[in-house]
Amino acid sequence: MSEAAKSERGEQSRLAIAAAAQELFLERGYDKTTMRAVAERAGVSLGNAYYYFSSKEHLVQAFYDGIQASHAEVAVRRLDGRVALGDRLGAALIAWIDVAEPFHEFAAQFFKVAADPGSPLSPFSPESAPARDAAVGIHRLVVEGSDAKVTKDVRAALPELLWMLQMGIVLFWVHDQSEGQARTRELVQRLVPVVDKVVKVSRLPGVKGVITDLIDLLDAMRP
Amino acid sequence: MSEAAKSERGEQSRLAIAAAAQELFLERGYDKTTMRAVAERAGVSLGNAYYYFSSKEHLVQAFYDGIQASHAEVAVRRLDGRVALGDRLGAALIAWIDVAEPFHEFAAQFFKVAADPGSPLSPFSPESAPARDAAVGIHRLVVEGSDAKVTKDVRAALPELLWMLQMGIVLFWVHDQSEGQARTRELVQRLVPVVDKVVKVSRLPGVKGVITDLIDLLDAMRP
DNA sequence: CGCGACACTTGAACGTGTTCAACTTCGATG
DNA sequence: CATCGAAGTTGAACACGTTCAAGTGTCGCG
Repeated sequence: MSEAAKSERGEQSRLAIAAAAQELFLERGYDKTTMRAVAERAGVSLGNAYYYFSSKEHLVQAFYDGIQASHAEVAVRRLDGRVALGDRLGAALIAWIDVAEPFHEFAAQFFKVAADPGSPLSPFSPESAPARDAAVGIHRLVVEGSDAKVTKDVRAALPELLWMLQMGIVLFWVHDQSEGQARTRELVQRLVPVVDKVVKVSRLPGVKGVITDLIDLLDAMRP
Repeated sequence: MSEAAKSERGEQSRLAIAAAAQELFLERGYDKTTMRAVAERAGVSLGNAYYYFSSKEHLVQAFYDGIQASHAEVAVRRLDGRVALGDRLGAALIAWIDVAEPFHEFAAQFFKVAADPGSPLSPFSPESAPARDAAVGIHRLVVEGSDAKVTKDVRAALPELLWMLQMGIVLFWVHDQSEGQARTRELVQRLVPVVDKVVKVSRLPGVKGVITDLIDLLDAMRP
């Protein structure tokens, strides 16, 4: 009757395995979490874990999605009442850092997994398309809810550009060993006004051409 | 007598292992090259390979350095006679793609290793500082040999900014499955004029402030 | 020559992610 | 009810990166 319930038993196993994996990742980090330990905590056999998740990497996807969902929720809440683009962007980026903070330590460990072009966790992989679209969507919210005066094409391209900016910030964040990722927070605080200025300046006669070139480039290079 | 010759036999083993590894990486890629196969081709035991290279990752470092050196050489040669900044930047970037092309297939495989923040191969690691400095140095050459009219602070910051741009291009390149990395080449061809325009525009009244902000930010966030 | 120190070398052993052929459940169908 | 097939489950087995205690060669010094 319900659309996605293949079987009662099956879904329970899948959930138990995913839950066990997330617990262990938090407790020990990615590298020290073995598939055998995941299977044992989930109360299933080793082979069974592979029946539901075709690799250890796939077990991380749930985490990925979880952070994504939390970020969306927190960001939307914090966006409320803000109208300046810089304000909104800063709120969204800081929201991500807040949401991701508990996972910073072991995030570094599976960052390498995400960086593998062949991995399903790569932000550019087909499997990650939904998560990527959702992330871009947050920035679309940031842009569309703002009072920034920009041309239509800039407004259309900005969400994706901001998502790329966020990828860069994540890269910085992964390498940031400061307490509470203070340095990344400082980076965001200082970077946001610059973005704001760039957007403001984007309509200037000499600048407009550069911006449209860049947007055309982005469109042309999209796969 | 000579400074670095600990022993004849030892150095021969080290070289044999490094050579065998590079051959096998080229033949089969990183993942399919086993330490056992490396040891066998080098004519040493498995344990011996670990006596000289403490991990499989360390065997890649030689490749890294080799590409770096070749790039520097080729880039310097192609830079000769070019004066326009865009020209020079394009030449340097295309030189890198040319040099790296033979390794594209398996470069993707150890890109994940380089992306690991804890790995010595990470472009941000202390161990990579020499390679990083050399890479920035190429872009310093690009900038300083050009006739671009820019303020002193921009000229000083530009090499590092261009290096970051190159890191982005490498990221694109790694994911680029087109023949001969044609798409990355197109990206470079189209991106370079945009960079040129940005630099030209950087002295405009409304833009200058944004640029100095960005440079200050870069300085403040450097570790 | 004898001997100790040290660079070098070895392969067995460990723990890991992953695969697979065999087994068990269980609901639907005749 | 009996049977069949698909979904679910199992643990042994494999190949790999890595470690390590034990061995071998070699050089210098007494």
